[in-house]
Amino acid sequence: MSWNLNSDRPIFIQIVEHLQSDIVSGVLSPGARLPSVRELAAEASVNPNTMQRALSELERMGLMHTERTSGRFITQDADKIDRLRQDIAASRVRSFMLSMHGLGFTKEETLRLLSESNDA
Amino acid sequence: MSWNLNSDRPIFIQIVEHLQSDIVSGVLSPGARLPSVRELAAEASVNPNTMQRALSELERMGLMHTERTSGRFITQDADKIDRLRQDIAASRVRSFMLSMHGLGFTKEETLRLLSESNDA
DNA sequence: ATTGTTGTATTATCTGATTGATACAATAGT
DNA sequence: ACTATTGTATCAATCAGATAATACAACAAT
Repeated sequence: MSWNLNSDRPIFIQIVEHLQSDIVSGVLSPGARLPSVRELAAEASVNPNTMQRALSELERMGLMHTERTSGRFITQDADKIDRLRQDIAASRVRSFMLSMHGLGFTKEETLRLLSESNDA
Repeated sequence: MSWNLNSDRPIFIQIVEHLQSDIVSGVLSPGARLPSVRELAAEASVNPNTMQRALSELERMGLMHTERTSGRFITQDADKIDRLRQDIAASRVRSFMLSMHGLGFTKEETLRLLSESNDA
């Protein structure tokens, strides 16, 4: 994984988003075991406390759970994961549209810009 | 103006973006005089220092300039404004596409989601 | 010349995020 | 039983952003 964290926004939030993406996009499979807090922290070059905070947040959302000393595991609830995927997407689409509207672009203009854009 | 600032990201950055939007979308016309730092700060419910910082940033970008004691004025350089509008749009489109790609949405799927979305 | 409004600068303080260091608790594996 | 690895908790220190309270400088308007 490349974590690509910057200082624009709280690190732990960026980590939450990053892991959310990996989960809903299938990079992290349902039921998969995560590396330990310490490993993840080292990998992302952040303090273990920061990683822990992000993981707790994801756990609070029901996206993963802890098996006391065996480690952390992604939820197996595929529905929940897909619901989250749709929710995040919808929210990003909405905020993107609002933001473009704020720049004075109509929906049609925005669509055109997007269809002309290079593939990611 | 409704400023709609949240604590997710540094306030002064949100103010910069907000004013950028108002400039490129024409809410603030080229050559227009801005309210004073103090007024703007009161309007946005932030500390004058915070507003000042945002304004300095916009000035550094050449989007506005100071007339010592008469106030601040939006640039009259329409080309510069339009270039900025295109740049911001392109950058938002790109980061939106990347973000959707990260969720596992293809360009086509993203376009469909977008065309189905409610108008802003 | 005086006054009021403008932008600007300074200093201290507060808060939240992050780091760093460390300790403890639980249990799988041996 | 012992050991290593897991998650978790705690405390202090640091840093950036924001607030607060002033003070100063420049000049237009009167």
